[in-house]
Amino acid sequence: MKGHQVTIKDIAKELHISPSTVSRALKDHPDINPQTKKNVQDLAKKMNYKPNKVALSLLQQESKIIGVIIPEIIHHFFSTVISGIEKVANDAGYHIIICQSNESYLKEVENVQALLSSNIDGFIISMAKTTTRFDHFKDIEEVGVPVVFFDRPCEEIKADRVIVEDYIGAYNATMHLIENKCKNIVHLAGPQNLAIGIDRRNGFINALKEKRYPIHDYTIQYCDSFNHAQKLVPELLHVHPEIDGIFAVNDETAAGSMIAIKKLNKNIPADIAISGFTNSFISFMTDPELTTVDQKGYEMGMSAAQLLVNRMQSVEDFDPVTKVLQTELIIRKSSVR
Amino acid sequence: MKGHQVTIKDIAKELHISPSTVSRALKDHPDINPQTKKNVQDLAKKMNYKPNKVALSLLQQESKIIGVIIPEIIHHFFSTVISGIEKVANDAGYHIIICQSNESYLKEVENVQALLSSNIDGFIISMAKTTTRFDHFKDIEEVGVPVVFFDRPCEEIKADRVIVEDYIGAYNATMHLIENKCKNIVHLAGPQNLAIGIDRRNGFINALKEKRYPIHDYTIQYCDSFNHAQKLVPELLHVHPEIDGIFAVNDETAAGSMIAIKKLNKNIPADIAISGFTNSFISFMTDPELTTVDQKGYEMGMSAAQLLVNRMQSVEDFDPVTKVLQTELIIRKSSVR
DNA sequence: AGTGTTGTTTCAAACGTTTGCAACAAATCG
DNA sequence: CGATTTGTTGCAAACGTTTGAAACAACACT
Repeated sequence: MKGHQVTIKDIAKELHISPSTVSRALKDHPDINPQTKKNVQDLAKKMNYKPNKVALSLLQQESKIIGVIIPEIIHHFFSTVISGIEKVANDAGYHIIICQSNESYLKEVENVQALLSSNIDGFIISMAKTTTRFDHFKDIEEVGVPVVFFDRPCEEIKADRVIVEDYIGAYNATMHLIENKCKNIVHLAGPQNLAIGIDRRNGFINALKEKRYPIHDYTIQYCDSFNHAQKLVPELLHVHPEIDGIFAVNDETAAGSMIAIKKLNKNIPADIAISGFTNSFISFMTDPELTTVDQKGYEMGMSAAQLLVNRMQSVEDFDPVTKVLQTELIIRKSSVR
Repeated sequence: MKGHQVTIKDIAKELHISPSTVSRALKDHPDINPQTKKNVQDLAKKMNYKPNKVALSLLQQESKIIGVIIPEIIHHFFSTVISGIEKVANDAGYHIIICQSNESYLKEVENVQALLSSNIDGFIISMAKTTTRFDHFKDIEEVGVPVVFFDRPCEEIKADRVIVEDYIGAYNATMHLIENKCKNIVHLAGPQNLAIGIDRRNGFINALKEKRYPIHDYTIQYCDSFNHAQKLVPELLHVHPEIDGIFAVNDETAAGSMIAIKKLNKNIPADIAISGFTNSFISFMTDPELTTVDQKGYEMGMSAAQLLVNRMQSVEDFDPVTKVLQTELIIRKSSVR
């Protein structure tokens, strides 16, 4: 079925010279007779020769490929990050190979192993929600392939990372809701084994504490998806109609809440003010448009790739770097009253 | 910087046996002494040995990798397709490597070349909007690597493809608008060098013709992005306030239109009814929720991967297959009055 | 003793490429 | 004329793995 890629050997045979001469001729090596060079180069073009990257990778122990492992590509945030990674990686002569963990620990391990045995030059990783053991990352460390974590770093591994000011972002969003006269705000929080979950929750809580707002047993709800929010929010509002503000851990959850709230014929922002987190595409599709915290996906991708490129191209072993990006509160109509 | 992956040679040296014995021992070959086998397997586990896929790929001329080239990963439709591809590909023992063309012909060519020289076992491709020359696809054909096109096939290449009933989908959506008493519908159309652009446009036009609706010079507008729609729709409505229906080539464009229309204080669907195409995530984020044509992204990905796997695993050369998926009109509030 | 069988291991080639070194011819020098 | 230099090419090893064939020892059978 599969045909035959033209190789250096084919060219050599055709011209009755050795493969080494062909190789050198193609690289314009000064040792080669100009006429031979021309013959080789012409024939190579004519036969549509393409150097075999696999052979090169085996020989030179580098593949010019970066492995990217993310939870789910369908989330706009992650695809934005990938665009940022690709920009910087391509400019530096690298290609990327993207794997999804689908938020599954097992799939994440499998991906790491597969990439490790493919001579990948470096990793860019954002951990799955369900990952609580880290042997697979230790394996990477052991082999000595550089890793950069973004957004959801693994705390147990000494590696470069790019994160955003989650705490401050959450704090600012909460303060903004308070300034807009919310008296009873709940937080739809992310998983607490991830730093982003913890930090956003803490930013929220500390803003409330600073303003001496009471924290009830229902103030924190663990809910971080569109569907879950659609289900949970009506139940919550039924029991606690006094709620007048929601800070959601991400935009999907905020959007799910908005739809549920509008179905209850409550007005946003008049009855309930809402803020999300991420500033993804959907934050200006909703009606009213969603106040949110810009998570700088594209910059994050670029920074991660830049850190990795630096790491891959440097000889000595320098200490891990953590790059913290500033968030930005994007105020739209869902919270202003 | 980069350390050393454990190889078969390392194990061989350690146990004072030859690499071939190690190789066979690891594969449980019957020729090998059980004791030797155990020694090898134990040591391999202890040393955390992982077979080098690059060496295997070079030797066996197959990589178990599928190259996927899509226009833009940030579009929900494409990430949905990728999820479908990954599901089927992984189940069949393949990994995927994803490249974006960013709708650029040059980047598409570059991606094809890069993947071709990486011993990719097969391609899954959706063409860039700007691609009008097809030599790079011819190159793939020449080498004999199987290709499956999806959504935006290349008409010049004999290859498997998965598409949806674009014509019928567009026809049905238009009929639906007509049934909902639209008298003057415009179509925000996609590029006419892609079949999807042509087919959706034709489905729209033929529905109008069938109902003897007049087709004005402004009835077809070439506009297929969120931003462009936000800019174009107000201008259009200013000149032609009689417009009372919009059929957009995709959901992003429909969403952009909706936002623009609401800014003009017109009501959707009462003043203007709207249908999109794709049934992406955003179609139920908008307010009112968006009527659309389900483009079956996940199924499309699964079908494409399945066709490719069949092609890769079959020995003989059978004729290209075109799989046509049925669309489904999803009626939501943006069009019902 | 010679032949055959069985069990176990190693050798060598192959995949496509690069590269230090050796090889050889021709030209130049003293 | 012999020695050295210069220009050009080829050899062989290397990257990590697999695999047909060869090698070898131990043993059984005639």
